[in-house]
Amino acid sequence: MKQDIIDRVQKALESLNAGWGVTLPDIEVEIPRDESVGDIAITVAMRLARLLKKPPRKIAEEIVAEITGQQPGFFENVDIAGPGFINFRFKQEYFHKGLQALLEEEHSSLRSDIGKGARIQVEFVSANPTGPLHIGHGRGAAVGSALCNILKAAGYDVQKEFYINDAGLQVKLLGRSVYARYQQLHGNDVPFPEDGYKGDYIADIAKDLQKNDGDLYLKVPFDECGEAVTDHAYKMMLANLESDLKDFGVVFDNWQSEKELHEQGKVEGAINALRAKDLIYDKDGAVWFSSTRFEDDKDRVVKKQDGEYTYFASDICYHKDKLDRGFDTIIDIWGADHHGYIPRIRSVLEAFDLPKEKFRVILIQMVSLLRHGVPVQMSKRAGAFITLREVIDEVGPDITKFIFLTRKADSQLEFDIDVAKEQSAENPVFYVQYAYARISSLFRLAEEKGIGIQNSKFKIQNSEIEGTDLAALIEPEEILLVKKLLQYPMVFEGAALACEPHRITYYLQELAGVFHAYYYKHRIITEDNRLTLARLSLCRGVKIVLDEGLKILGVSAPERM
RNA sequence: GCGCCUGUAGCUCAGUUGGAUAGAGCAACUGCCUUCUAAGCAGUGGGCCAGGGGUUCGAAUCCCUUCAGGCGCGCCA
Repeated sequence: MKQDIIDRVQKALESLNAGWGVTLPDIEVEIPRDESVGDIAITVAMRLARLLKKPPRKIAEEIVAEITGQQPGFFENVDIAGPGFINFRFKQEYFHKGLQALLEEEHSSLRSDIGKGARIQVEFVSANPTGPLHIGHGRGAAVGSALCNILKAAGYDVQKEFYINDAGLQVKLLGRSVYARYQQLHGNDVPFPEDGYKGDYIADIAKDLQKNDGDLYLKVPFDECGEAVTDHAYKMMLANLESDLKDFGVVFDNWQSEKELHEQGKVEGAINALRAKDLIYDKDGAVWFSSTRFEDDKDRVVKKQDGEYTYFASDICYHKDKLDRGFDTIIDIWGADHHGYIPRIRSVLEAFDLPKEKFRVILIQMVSLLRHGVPVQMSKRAGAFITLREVIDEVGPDITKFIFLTRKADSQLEFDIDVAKEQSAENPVFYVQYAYARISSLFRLAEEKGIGIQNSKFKIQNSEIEGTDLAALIEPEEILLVKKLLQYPMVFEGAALACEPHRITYYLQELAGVFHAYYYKHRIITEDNRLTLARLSLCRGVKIVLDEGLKILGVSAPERM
């Protein structure tokens, strides 16, 4: 729909520009808020006003005159409104053809190739393997996963990656905590580490360790067995993260270990690569990266006085490694509390010659978890928190994801478990799923009645629609519904370019709304076979788009409810 | 103190990258099931877009400033 307008207008502008001789602005297409003014609108006349030093309405008149002369005309009318909007209204045949194309090409017509196969890597969740996932991770997982689905559908070659922080002190502390609990299991009252992890899961790991290795570490000090204990602990934790994510419907293509980068000597290699660019220097017994040469406000230590690499050093390496693996665009999805980290990573990538616009950070704002309107305090170390697992079990993955995907990532959100549950019956996610289930139900009924099978090639479960006359769709609600379907590619493309999955969520609610209204007002299965087939075809179109959108969000599309 | 994010209906949030009379869901109130799924439909009320300046044909959106909330500002990870 958008492309048709742009093609037309572009052609008109080019021919008019023979007389104007200006550099033409981009043609911005928008859907008017008010349905009654037109199907689609452009603002180019107002943008041209300054360039041409002419009143926008006058320019609009010239453009309209040029367009209405074109053949074949698929506009019912084209008019000028307000300060210089040009509003287009399509003929019904245009919508019939659009629906036809959707039914023939199905999902492929809903995807795009703006990515042109570019390799893009999205890193998200990347929770420390020192405790179970909490609700904030869940938000990151939902957004990251949906974004990847969008980008894939937009023609990018996407890799989903989880970065495992398995090299630092935090993991060691996990090991210490497990070690202490393990000793306590055997009746040794050893002191628990000062800042150790206190959650019940630590005891579970200790029990598992006991089951596996018996009393092997009982008389061994942590300094000697720490590696084995820690290894066992974090691997178990990792398996736990992976299974929670899987049950949430989020699966990664690759899990990158930080420890491995160290072991392969890549961290050192990355620092040396920077040194070769003269971006590394020694000062006060430490090694520094000159990040102020780029966007950072101070230089950063990469190797401490004690000779250990900093976490930042592994991150330099990690991001270089992403480039070495051949990704041309890198998206990092982080918790918003890491935003101060952006300038230094940006500096790293610039140092390795990645153009600015090829690196993007999406910040996921905090989720404050409530129960009955009362905030639930979250502290991983203290072991007092509600896990993602508990939320999934209590509220359900579909509702949880939908709530996350109905907000833009960088605004804080309140997640009240009880409200989410109480509202379940009224939850917007059901509104969308219900539309899908209703259509499925119609198809079952149509199939029972054998509709279409004798008289045409229409079949319910696929879209072989030969013999179906879509011109039978003439009700305003039907045209509105088709129009809504044809808007999907615009919304989708916008979501892909802006990296904003929530746009799809809103669109689906609107589409479901238009469908429900239509369904209520008009009977789909009637005595009139020609009309019935056309309406079932329309429903089929709605089903395809709902299916596509829900798949992108990672929300299920139930055949029955 | 400095930096980033946020402030839109009673509540939770959108607002198409600067467009037309600012929207949705929930909550409240009215109606609609003998008809393909009422997890639905139709309607009513509800707003100083935090406040104040500016930029222009046009601002919830961009700039400055004040206020309020959140988060950062390690040779931690």
